[in-house]
Amino acid sequence: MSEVSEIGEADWSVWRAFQAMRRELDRAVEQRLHADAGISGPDFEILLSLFRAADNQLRARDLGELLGWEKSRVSHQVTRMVARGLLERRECPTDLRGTWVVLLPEGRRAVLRASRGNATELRRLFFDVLTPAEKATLNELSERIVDIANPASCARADEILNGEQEQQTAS
Amino acid sequence: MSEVSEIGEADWSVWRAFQAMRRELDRAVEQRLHADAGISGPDFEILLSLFRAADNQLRARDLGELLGWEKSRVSHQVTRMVARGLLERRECPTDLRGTWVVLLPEGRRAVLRASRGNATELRRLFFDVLTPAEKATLNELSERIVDIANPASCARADEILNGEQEQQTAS
DNA sequence: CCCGTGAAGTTGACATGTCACCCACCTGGC
DNA sequence: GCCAGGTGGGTGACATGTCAACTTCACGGG
Repeated sequence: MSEVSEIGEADWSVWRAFQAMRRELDRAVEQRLHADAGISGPDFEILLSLFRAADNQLRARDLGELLGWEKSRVSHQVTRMVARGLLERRECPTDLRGTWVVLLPEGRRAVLRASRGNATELRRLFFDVLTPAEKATLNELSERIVDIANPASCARADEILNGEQEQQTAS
Repeated sequence: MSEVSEIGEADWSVWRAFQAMRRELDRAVEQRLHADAGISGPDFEILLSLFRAADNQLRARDLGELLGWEKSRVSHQVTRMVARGLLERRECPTDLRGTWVVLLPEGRRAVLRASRGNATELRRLFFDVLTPAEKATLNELSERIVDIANPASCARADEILNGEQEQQTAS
């Protein structure tokens, strides 16, 4: 056996199982989204973020931070979705550099069509399959890894979802 | 709170943490691979599979099954890597439809340059961060999910890695 | 007021991944 | 032998993601 590193076979086995799980999970979820609503995983992430946001709209910057995406990815994805009539771009009056991304009725219908099947699939493959203890373990372990990999990414999501629409709705 | 489904907030929180973990983990590992050896994650997966295979070569079909990739993805990726001098395609004498994918010296150097940093990064972000109990939990849970998502994908990897080179090395 | 720095977004080029389709070849039944 | 259906693999069009510029604007210090 040609050894490449000092990582044991048992550890590699865990890693391979983890990778396979991610792959199959994504595949199944994406297929379901496409079958139910004709949208992709990234489409759904954007739509759901906007659906849950105050006034169904978010600054592009906040969308990116919420999803952990780079700004150019957000821009490309939004452009494609605007072309399909799911979203709309709107100028930001308080910061002329900014852009609001707004959910359109067509986009709202797509989220609603996709959500039930998506939830079903997630329950079938994830939530119903894990014990509460396993979920707790996974949650804790995930947060630990994120802290190490990217110490800067913590604790911004809440304020984005709750506090920032005052920039335009507060008179 | 506009509820989209019957999945509880605690469960969603686990899901988000899990997603963020995957994202940051991939980002860190890919950056390291690129810095150390100028290759991408998919590049490394191919190279490592070949490096560990008998005679440093695999049938395209087996490569795909080993990695869980579609055949066209394998073909595109191999084409790009052949163009960079990392791999070579060779005809299969026993099945004229088949193709062997062979690791070239340049590819071997790339794996070796990438492996140490990759292992370091995986240990820093994964193996050293998880307790043995957590690894066991993650392993078991992953296998369970894979079984549900794709019941057909089990128990082929071993024979690919160990048994199939007789097609050409056995006289 | 004006300048330098940095933030917000967009764009184009390019790498990656998927899908539908194609072709060559193998294999089993007749 | 021959044909039907399946397998192995490649290709081109397109969707997705990343990187490096570039533009516009905000903001703080002289």
